[in-house]
Amino acid sequence: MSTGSAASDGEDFETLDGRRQRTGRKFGCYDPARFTDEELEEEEEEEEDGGMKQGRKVSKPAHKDARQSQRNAANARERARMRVLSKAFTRLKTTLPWVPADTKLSKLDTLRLASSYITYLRQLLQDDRFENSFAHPVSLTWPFMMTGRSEDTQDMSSSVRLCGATA
DNA sequence: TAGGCCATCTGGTCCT
DNA sequence: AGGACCAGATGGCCTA
Repeated sequence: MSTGSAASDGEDFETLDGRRQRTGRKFGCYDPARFTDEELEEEEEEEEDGGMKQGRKVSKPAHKDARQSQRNAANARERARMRVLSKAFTRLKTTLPWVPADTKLSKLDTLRLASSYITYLRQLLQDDRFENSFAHPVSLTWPFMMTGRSEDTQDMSSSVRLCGATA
């Protein structure tokens, strides 16, 4: 079993709180740090072939392969999706003032801080409105459109689509 | 060592 | 049909 043994050759990446986390370890069935989908399928075939002795012809159901590769693809998409989510949390964390870059912050803490920061900003805007008669330069509309770095727009493309659909 | 946090897998549901 | 999203389960890493 590969679980827990792929520390050196795994795909390491930084988590929200700065820890190093390895990818792939669940259920001892799939370790993306070690296997591509093709390699996984090869290994599965070897396992199955091992159980079929003396040239006995056993027709492996083709739909099982298709099903498995679909599952692998879905897993990869899910990993990518969660990675985008983690990136967004990281960006949100760096946006927060009074939070040093090397601060360990859980996702929940990040959300809470962001929420309270928004409350603080809203308060600031309200106070500002009373003190100045002119309109505040910041105007927000819904859905929010992401502009700026290409990486951001790439990550947020689906969200923007979703916002457009729901709004 | 227990508890918190996280990434990943998985199956279900919804949407395009 | 296929992809996105979601929630539950699971196990690894880290810290008090």
